[in-house]
Amino acid sequence: MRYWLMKSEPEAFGIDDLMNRPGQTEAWDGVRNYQARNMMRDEMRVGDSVFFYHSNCALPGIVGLACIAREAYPDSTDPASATAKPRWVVVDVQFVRKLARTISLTELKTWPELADMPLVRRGNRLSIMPVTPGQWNFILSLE
DNA sequence: GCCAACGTTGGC
DNA sequence: GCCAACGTTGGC
Repeated sequence: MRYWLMKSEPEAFGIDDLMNRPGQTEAWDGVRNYQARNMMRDEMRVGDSVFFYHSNCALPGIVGLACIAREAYPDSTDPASATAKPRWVVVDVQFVRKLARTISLTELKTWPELADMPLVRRGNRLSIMPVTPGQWNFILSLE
């Protein structure tokens, strides 16, 4: 059982959108970064826990919890998805709950305990990243 | 809207 | 296979 952080722009698809989906589940499509894809394809397993992060918005930060509901399969938004060699994959992500408050990026950056997270490192653009159990528990304790 | 960071593309 | 140009991400 692993822990992840997944970024999404709330204007495109936010935590409320996930909550309101049928089954509260949605395919996480559109990932076009190999590192992120490889994590989805090779490491994500059903039941893994996910921090849902809002990016590129007024208050970037962690807004909720989700889990992996289905392991990697071809991304239907990829033109090659129906061919023998799909390049991009999705996983299904299921809503768990919203946090009581947004734990903002600004706040996350203040904690030495989280200094190793790619999220708080300058220039990092990974949209999916692993979270250690220690980081996961520490962040939840901030709620 | 600006712009730094960085991944990708394509000419050579 | 190098690397400059270009496009995208995402905080501010």
